[in-house]
Amino acid sequence: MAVTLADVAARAGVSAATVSRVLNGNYPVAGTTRSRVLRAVEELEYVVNGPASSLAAATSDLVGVLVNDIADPFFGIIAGGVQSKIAPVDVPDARGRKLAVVCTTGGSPEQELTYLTLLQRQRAAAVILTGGAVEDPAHQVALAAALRRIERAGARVVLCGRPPLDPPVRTEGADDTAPPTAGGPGGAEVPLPHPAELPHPACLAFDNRGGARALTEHLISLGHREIGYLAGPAERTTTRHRIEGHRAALEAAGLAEGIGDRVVHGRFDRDSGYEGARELLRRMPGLTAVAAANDTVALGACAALREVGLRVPEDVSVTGFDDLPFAAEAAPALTTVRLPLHEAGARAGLLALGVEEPPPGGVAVIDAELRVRASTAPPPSGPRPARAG
Amino acid sequence: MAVTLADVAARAGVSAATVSRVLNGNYPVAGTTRSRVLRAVEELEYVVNGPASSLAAATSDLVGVLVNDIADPFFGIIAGGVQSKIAPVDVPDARGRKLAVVCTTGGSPEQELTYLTLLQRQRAAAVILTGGAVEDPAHQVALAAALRRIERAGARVVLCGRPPLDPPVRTEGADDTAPPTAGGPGGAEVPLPHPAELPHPACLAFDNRGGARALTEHLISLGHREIGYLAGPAERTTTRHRIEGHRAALEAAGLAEGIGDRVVHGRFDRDSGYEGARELLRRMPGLTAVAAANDTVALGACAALREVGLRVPEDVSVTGFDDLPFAAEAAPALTTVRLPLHEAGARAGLLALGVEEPPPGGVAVIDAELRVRASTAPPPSGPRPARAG
DNA sequence: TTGAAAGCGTTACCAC
DNA sequence: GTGGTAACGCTTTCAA
Repeated sequence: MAVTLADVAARAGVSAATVSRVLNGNYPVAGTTRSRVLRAVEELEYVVNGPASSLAAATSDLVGVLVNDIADPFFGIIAGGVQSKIAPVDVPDARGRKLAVVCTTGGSPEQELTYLTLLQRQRAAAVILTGGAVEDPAHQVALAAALRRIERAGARVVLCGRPPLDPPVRTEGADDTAPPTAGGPGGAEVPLPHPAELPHPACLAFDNRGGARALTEHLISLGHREIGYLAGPAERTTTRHRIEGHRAALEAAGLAEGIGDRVVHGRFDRDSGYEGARELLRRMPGLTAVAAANDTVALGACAALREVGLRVPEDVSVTGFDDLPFAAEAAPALTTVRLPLHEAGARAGLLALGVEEPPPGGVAVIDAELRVRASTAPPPSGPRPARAG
Repeated sequence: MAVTLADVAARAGVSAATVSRVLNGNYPVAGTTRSRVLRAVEELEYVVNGPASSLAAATSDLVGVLVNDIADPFFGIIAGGVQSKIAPVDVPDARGRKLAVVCTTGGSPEQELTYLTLLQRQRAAAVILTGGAVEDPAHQVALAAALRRIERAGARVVLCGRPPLDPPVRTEGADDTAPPTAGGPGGAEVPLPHPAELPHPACLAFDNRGGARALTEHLISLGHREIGYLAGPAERTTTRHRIEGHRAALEAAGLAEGIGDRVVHGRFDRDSGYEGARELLRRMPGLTAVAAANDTVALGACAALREVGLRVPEDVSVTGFDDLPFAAEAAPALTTVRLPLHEAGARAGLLALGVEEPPPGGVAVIDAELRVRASTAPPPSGPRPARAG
């Protein structure tokens, strides 16, 4: 079998308790004893049994990171930011380093809940939930419950790039004192927790509304009037908030009429951008600008535009969200809202460690910064030039 | 305290052993007992204590995945492939699902070793090492030792997108029977393990040589003669193998003379590509094509070329490695070698689970498939057009 | 098919 | 400062 604490203790001529103290550095130990123990550790190539210490100490070195898709740089960058804090490279040995358990949910509520249970089972020290949330009320209730359980189990919970937990929705006419309920799909009634029962995870939210508004205002300020919007999946907060910002900009400019026809829903990927742009071209003969739900979608849109012989941004201006490092190359003229993904992840890591205090009120809104990558052109005068395709 | 097995057992009116058997499904349990236990689990919201079961069972549900940088889609895609197999979404409950511990080493040998120790400490069920290896002999020895330890501790080891462990280097004139040694930096002698002592991890290697060769042959077949190469960091296997393939193609065409001046080393990132391309432009007045160590580097090169007024691929053809989804948008004419990153990751996941048998001989070479994204142009006749910059 | 009980390797409390 | 020793919660033999 593997070398144990007792083996090390025997070799060093001390008790197991002493070895534990040396290794954890929590208690004072005499210098000479200490070095004797460390030598024994070296000689025996002793490696602590993590599960055993987690069992005894009732906590682990694991931090769960829930992401939609780890292959998407949006989440990869956040995960990298988290790791930079929970496992800093400059610490001498492995002491105090936490490990990141990355969980790909694919945006599925069920997977999200499953992973939360698995992380609770591991007695994870913290759980970080990233990216937009699904807006299904039943799931929000289930999620709140799961987070409450995992918090009670001693884990810190951090939301990163994700809005705060919704306050419970009250059904109209509900008794003020009874726990409110929400109509689930098919009319099933779902009990909602009282606000006081909601967990209060630290939350780092992105300013999706403000960013989307800035993006569209920028297009309007250039003179664009026929602006299409490529939105994400309908049931996600990220999607809704970005659309709201987009609409607010249009409304302020008196351009919101008929906006429904100029918004196309899809997924957060390139293919969606491609298909969506083709759909917009079909619907909008006068299209001069496209705002996309994120950079990846914007890239797909660029491809569709190029394919029919339109140029970006001379014929159609394209804007995106996220500021992924690749988007800059893909469309040099892309106007982008920059989300500080790495820094948000890093801060989430500090919150997960308990090193940084939660923001006042529990929620910090992280500004989305408008970055104009290159000159974006004003709309061409007259109707869109007829091209091949 | 939290709910324990004993609580569930009490509630269900059975023994702890029975509850354990129901939960693990390893032993036959009477149907009625079984449902009684499951009901108790539900009612008490019981969640298994992972560390406790890991301690008792001497294994955990953790799979370590070592990557250079999780923010790089190259590694993100591989990690996604791993997860698709170790935590398939279609299993009913959480049974048998493993968690991926993603460790960002930043390419540092020390970090690599540190993480291996941390994963051994967690009693990880498996460890997957991804991406090119550092070629420092001392580190190879240390790595081999660490892998041997972790294998002895019961973990499976899988190399993914990474060459097999080097056989020990023999110093010239070394005694045939004594353990060979290698001269470390500064002349320090590092003991090398005998071949028999080397661990034999399952290995999924990429055909970096073949891919790079195909890439350069493609450029040559188009008529290019002045081909620059943007290489990765000097001390990595990936870099060396890709350069070897590049050189082989040049030699076969009689173009290898003076190749040293046409290879620029850098990192595997965009900035390196940008700087490297500028350096190539300086050194090679007749440059008509650039082969890059990977897609990200190629993107940087495109930016540098555009900046001085050159067009891709009309003035300079650019090729890349990896086939990242973004590269297609960034340089529509980029010629790329496709590495099946997701599939390699998935297969690594199966090997990590022990579900799939290691390839015969331990090593499977995964073909790098040349994919020409769009027509790449032949070299312009005459010297490079003089442009701004 | 089920139960009792002996570990698994640490931690942390209590003495000394 | 150090040692002894109960937990910690589960798995797994061994009996029944």
